[in-house]
Amino acid sequence: MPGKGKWQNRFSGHGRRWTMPRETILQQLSRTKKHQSPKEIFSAINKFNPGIGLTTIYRTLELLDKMGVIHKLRIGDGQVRYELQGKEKEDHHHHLICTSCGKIIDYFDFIDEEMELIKKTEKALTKKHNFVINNHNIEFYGLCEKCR
Amino acid sequence: MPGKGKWQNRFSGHGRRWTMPRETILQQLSRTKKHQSPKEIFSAINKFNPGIGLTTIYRTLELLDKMGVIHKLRIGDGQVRYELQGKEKEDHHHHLICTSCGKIIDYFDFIDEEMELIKKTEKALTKKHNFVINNHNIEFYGLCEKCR
DNA sequence: TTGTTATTGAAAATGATTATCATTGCCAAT
DNA sequence: ATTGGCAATGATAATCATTTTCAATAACAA
Repeated sequence: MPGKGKWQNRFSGHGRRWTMPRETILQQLSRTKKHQSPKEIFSAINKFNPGIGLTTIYRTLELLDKMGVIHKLRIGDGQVRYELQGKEKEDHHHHLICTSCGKIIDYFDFIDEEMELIKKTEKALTKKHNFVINNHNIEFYGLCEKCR
Repeated sequence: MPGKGKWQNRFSGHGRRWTMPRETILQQLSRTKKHQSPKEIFSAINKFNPGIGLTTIYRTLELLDKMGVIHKLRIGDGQVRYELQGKEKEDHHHHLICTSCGKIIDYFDFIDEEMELIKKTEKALTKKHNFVINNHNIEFYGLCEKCR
């Protein structure tokens, strides 16, 4: 059964609760592939559900990030942004960011080769520095067509 | 002649001026390999040179970043941080960040292999999306020994 | 030496994120 | 089905990094 229950089970049995605001926020995150900021998510939700506060958005996003459901992006435009963390290998991607206008492009190229390098690096770093590595992030910065 | 004139020439002839605050800020950046925030730089300088304002620190760091002299880091601890941009290949590194305590480890491993992948990716992205790529960034997130 | 104008610093403004706290409502145990 | 404990919520205020403003200063070319 897809749809409603898709996320619900990840909230049960850990002292966490499945609530309407959380469902609404996850719905909004699913609605687009764009990288949404807390304020943007708030505005979108607020139009049809004015009961949900900005504070809750912040808290929920932080929680979802910790749970690994979403991914936090710090692109440096003054706001944190989030995107759903895909489960499939095909969802794995990184970002190409225009330092002038802030435009973000998701790219999916070279993921296989990347994974190889990443795995090797992770392994070495884990051993060398006694870290548990949970995530990685690759970004390219430059100027887009328009800002060139 | 190394030392004082090391940076000065990068400021002449572009409508830019070589000033005491700028020299002092560059000295402070050179003093350590750590990733310093504007406030930290301000505090350090303020002890022996109380004349330089925090605003100037911000402005100068932004300028130096644009000039490519320093590199801006957004590790997500609430402050932007900067490190000197090394010229040598041996200076090229990335970061391993503890999501709990904010500790940052510079790592220099697998740079050759990384460069190969990066170059290939850059080339493809440049062509595909019509970008001019100036920089890239790789980060690993995890938990350090103490925060595990 | 001087005029132009980039740079500076103090203070105020901005804007994102976080803390507080009284209230609400989820849900496991009954 | 009810209920008690406590996670979650939302409004507000507080915090804190960064930016803007603007008058004063100083670098540097002529």
